[in-house]
Amino acid sequence: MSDAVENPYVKVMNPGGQRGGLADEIAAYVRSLVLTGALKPGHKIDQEAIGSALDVSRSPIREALVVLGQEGLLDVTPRRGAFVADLTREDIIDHYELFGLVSGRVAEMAASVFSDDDISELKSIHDRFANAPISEHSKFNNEFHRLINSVAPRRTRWLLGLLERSVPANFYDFVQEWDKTAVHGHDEILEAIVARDGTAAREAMERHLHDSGVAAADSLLARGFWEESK
Amino acid sequence: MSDAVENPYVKVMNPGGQRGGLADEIAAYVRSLVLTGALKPGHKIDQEAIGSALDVSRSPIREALVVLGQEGLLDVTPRRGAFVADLTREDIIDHYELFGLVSGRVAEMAASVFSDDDISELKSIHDRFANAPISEHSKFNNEFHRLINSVAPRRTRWLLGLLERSVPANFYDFVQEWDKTAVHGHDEILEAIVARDGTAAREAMERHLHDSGVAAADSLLARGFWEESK
DNA sequence: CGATTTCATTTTGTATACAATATTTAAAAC
DNA sequence: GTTTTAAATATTGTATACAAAATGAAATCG
Repeated sequence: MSDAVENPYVKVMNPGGQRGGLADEIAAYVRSLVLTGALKPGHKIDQEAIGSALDVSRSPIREALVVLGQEGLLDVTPRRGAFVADLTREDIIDHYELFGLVSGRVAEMAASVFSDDDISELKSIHDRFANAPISEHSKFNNEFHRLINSVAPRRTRWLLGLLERSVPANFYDFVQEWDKTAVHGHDEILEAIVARDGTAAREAMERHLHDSGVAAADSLLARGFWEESK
Repeated sequence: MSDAVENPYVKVMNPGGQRGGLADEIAAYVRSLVLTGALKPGHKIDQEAIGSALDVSRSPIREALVVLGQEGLLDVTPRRGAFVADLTREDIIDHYELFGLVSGRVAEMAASVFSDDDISELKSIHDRFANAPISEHSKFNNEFHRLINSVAPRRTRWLLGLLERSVPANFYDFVQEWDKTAVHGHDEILEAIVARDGTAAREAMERHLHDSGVAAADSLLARGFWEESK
């Protein structure tokens, strides 16, 4: 049966992989559909369609939808099902503002807690980041932030993970000159940490995350997230 | 069969109520078991036992466990099941520190955004809070914070809800003099907002949430959360 | 015609079934 | 007596089944 063509969820699930933890895979998949604009705000999530597209039953699907509901990407209403949350630009900006608030606090800690070795590793990552081809930017970007965030206490790391997951990433293809902006942002953060200036590190991180928020919103816009669905 | 006696999950579920949204109810219930110290860190969640105690099947139970996993109250490992997260005192303190960071930011906004009507309502709530019997403290405490938080943008409110849910509340029975401390904390916040001093409001809110964190950790301690389970 | 009710269809929520994996228990080897 | 191995048991993850509720379409009434 070729209903797959009309089905926005089509994908081959975990080809040849082990069975188990399907829910996480499904959550990751639907999350990416939302964050790339394939599913727009208000779109009703069709459990049956996901099931036949991914060839899984509704049990792990429902667990995945619960996860995305908790992340605020879906509105899950008892007896009515799950819908893509109608995230506005303000929501995205706000989200990144919070992200910045927490990350800024951590950057401030890093500035006073980092060892000299940490600092030179951060420098090294940043160097590679600044020179790498765009295809590898995302990787070094992650390394940069991960190293800084490693000084955060456990619960803070948990929150950072949550805030990171539930929001668009990879702006590079959609936001003009984002690589330049990102490198500049990291530059300022690095400098502040090198100078052991906690306040400057916090402020630089907040600015960087604010910029990221604008980029994230722009990328959603560019991906048609806010366009009518026909 | 009276396995109910050995079963830490026993409860009558939704007596005479409507069927639907069971998962949320179960999540709330297990959450309260964790946060009141009935289930200690490392405790393996027994889906079967919950099922027979609440007389529900494993489907909504599993969805509930996913929710609590997302909140960080349970460690949910594929194929091994769900365990009560081994939250440490540091985690609780850290959590409230984050709570304070976000709440502080919102209090700062409130100080500049509140109308005169808002301020007199806040005063009124605080008055009733300060004079109410302890049994009603929790109610007025919520009203106080809810009014302040109402100025926050949507995503921030979402995060505040998450941070509020996944942590112990109602310290009054377990923490000596907490009512006094709470009233004093609210006093300072109110004063700062009345004075339209955003910075002071933020700082007062951060102090208040810091104190709440200590109280939360103390209440978990008093409830035996960190005692050996025999 | 437009609104409202009734009936058919779809979709959800929960329960149950069953295969796959973990865990525990018992036996065997060292 | 301790460690390994092997069988038995319990528990998880996913699929399927079915009743209850929501949605949509036809029919009825104003």
